[in-house]
Amino acid sequence: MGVVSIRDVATAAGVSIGTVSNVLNRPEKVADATVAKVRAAIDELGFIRNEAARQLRDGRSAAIGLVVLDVRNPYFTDVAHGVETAAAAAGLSVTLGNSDGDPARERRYLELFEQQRVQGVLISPADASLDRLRRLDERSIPVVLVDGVDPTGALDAVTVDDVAGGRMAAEHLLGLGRRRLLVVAGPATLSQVADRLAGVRAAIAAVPDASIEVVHLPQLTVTAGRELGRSLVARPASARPDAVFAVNDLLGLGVLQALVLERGTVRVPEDVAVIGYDDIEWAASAVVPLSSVRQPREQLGRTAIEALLARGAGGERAGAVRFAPELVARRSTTG
Amino acid sequence: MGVVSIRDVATAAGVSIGTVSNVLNRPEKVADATVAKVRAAIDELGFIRNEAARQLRDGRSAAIGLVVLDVRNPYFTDVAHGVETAAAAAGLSVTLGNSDGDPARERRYLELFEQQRVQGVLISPADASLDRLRRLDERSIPVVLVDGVDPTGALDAVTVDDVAGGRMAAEHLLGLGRRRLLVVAGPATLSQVADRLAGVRAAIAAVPDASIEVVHLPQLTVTAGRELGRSLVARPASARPDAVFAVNDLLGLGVLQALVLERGTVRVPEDVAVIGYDDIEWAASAVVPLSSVRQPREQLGRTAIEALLARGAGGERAGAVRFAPELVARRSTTG
DNA sequence: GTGCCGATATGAAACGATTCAACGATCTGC
DNA sequence: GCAGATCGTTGAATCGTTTCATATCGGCAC
Repeated sequence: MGVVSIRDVATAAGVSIGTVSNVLNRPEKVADATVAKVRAAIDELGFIRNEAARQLRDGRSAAIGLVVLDVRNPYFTDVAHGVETAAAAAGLSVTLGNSDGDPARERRYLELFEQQRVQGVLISPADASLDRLRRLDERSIPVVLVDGVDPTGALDAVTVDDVAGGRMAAEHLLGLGRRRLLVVAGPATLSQVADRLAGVRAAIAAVPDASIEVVHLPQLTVTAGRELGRSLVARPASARPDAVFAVNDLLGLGVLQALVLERGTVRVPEDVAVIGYDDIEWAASAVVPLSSVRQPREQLGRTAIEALLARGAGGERAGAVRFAPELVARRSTTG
Repeated sequence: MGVVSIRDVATAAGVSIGTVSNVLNRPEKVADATVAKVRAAIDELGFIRNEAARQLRDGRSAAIGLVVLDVRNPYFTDVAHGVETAAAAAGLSVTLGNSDGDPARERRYLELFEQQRVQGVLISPADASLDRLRRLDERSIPVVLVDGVDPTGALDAVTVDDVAGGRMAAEHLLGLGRRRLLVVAGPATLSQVADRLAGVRAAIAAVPDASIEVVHLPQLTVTAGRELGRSLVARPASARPDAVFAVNDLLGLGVLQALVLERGTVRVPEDVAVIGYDDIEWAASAVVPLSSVRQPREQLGRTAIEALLARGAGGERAGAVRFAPELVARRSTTG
């Protein structure tokens, strides 16, 4: 007993293949008795539609692709959750790809999705060059950037204002009297990183005696943050910043952890204030609750799907939708 | 310019369809000059293989399905990471489904995967009845349970010894002199929950004056744990347990957070010791570092894929592979 | 009895790739 | 100059579904 096809069902029910297909897709066009016969045959044989054949026929799949920078970052799983929920409501399934920030992996997923003829791609780009994405979009696979903008405006984008977010974080620190800022950043090629940094610089520029130091880490992870934190502890006190802005919470929590673990050496926030970005669930429950800049994550995912569907349905281009971030002050800065 | 097919490439390159296919799949069988011509045509036209057609032809896709109980739980993203890495090495892609512990959602994913003719399914079952999975397995879609066992032995399973893990956690608490244990559990239908609980009961039974209270929460999340923690704080001190075992770290961290936030009322671990399960990355960096029972997550994922591939390749059934958990003691129990 | 209608059911074409038997061209050795 | 081997290419069949033009049938009006 190999795999059961629609043909086997037709034979068993004593009808034609076309009728079985009608029962599957337009049962109202088929006589009740026939529907019943066919349904019985389907159950008995355990027939399961072959999705590949169906796709081949109508040219595209019922799925959309989502490529995130890091599945282990709660920020992205929250966005993914929003995406999945909205997609399911539209009868679409979501294939999740994890680029780990690697343009090569990103490219593999894009190829895979294109081969699968997905109905659209949602992506937080790891590759600063958006050429490949623009080409995909032109080849009639709508692309929506999630948390990232296309300077040329060719691609739809759903973002949170990262420049404003960076500025808010910096102004918060400066407002608390901090003057020697350290920005713990990720790869400069990520637009989020570049924008948040630009926001910080703008805020700093407005305060004459404020200074800034920037470190670019290759990875936006807790481990990377912890290592950097350790190096801060190792510095003589006079060479330490009095405030740290981490471009995401993973880094921020890592830094925090390292600072606090060396008990007594560095106090948070007395000696060094720390603020992160994203306001993931863990920020609130850290050793010292971490201040952060909150993004409307699930909404981002939902809106991205809406933009995609709008494109598919007829072309209205959403353009660049931008949400506002929100500062959440906690003990790691306010004490 | 609609979508480019292999036929267009053949025409453009002045060869037959079969030859283009050969260039794609067995270039060594084709004359160098022809390969070059075809490749040029492919690039020029921007041809992308239609995966649906390929699949239809050879009967199955190059993907495997993975259904987890909760994508937002770092435990599962770590397992998923292991799975994805191992699958990629075998040239397979992974479609990730999130059941959120809901049997209905689980069922939808299984149907989807079956329609897609995946090469196999890896699953942490939400539905205690494994019938559907056994049927799937019989219909020649190999199923491997990840962190769950099939009592009938019909399904392959890769697990960590949950009974032993539960016992380790309880013995650790008892060894520290605690006697009134509260077990914060999840749905009793989850085998992991049931097994860990069984381990606890076994340990308790060996200590005459030890008592145990069990609470089953509907969700294994931080939020659920926090709520329960709050209710503990509200109890009169005499009615509080002196130790809490949470069946996963999400719950444990939630409980911890609630206890610690009400400063002064309940001290951890002096008044109440807390231990979790899984040893996710966040356990170590909690307000009070959380003791936990560690599972080899990535290895679990890798081993599951190996079992799947072995089945696919020829039938050697892996049976039930079982790893040993490991106790990680931190301040939340040892002070 | 003829013609027509609506309601159902049918059968063939199409989707795009893969595979394999068969074919033609070129070469080898005698 | 020919049998036989080698190499590269071709064309047709095939996978399972959907769709649509066409066929069938019973009933109804005249």
